[in-house]
Amino acid sequence: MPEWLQRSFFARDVNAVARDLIGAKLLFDGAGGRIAEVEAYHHTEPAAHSHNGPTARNAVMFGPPGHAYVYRSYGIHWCLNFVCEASGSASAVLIRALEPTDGIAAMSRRRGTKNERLLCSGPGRLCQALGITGVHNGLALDRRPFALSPPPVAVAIVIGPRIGITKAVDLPWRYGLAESRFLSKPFPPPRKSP
DNA sequence: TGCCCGATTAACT
DNA sequence: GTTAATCGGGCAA
Repeated sequence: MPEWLQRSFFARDVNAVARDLIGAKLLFDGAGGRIAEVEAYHHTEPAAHSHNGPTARNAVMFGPPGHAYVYRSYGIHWCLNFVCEASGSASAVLIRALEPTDGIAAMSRRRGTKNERLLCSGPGRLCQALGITGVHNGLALDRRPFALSPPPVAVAIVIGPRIGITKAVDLPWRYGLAESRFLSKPFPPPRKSP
């Protein structure tokens, strides 16, 4: 795996980056936790915002890897992505859940709840807890206010289909920390072939 | 220009 | 289980 905190980490296949992010620590202004759930998106599949080409909203996805793509979801929430691969590949990893470890008081205040399980379990909740909004769209991930550090130990990973989409629903591009209480939804149990 | 829908969440019944 | 909140993109006219 390429060195952490270097842009080369993100300049790889978006699914490889997504898998390697599970268990890593993400902090924003000192608040955050272990990444527990992510999804990969690529312009070649129709669920991606970049599928129909660049617009004002998704421009960052078409830029260089190692930057934050932040967009508004349902007109209400913000969602955080990490741009991957090469400039123009328009691929990104959606950060869907964290296990809170740092700055829990600040995150609880921004979220308006003390329930730790609901602080960062879901892409909208996570951005609200960390204080991430559209003004942070395009920021580099290798300097403040972002801080990423690698998983301290190898982690068990579960894989399944992505959530909340209607296109390309069968691609198993969702990655989670096995057994975590902080997943936004459980992963479906493995199935034997019929 | 107008209309529909979405990488969501919380507050309902 | 259902629904409202709310805005940018895509597409039809």
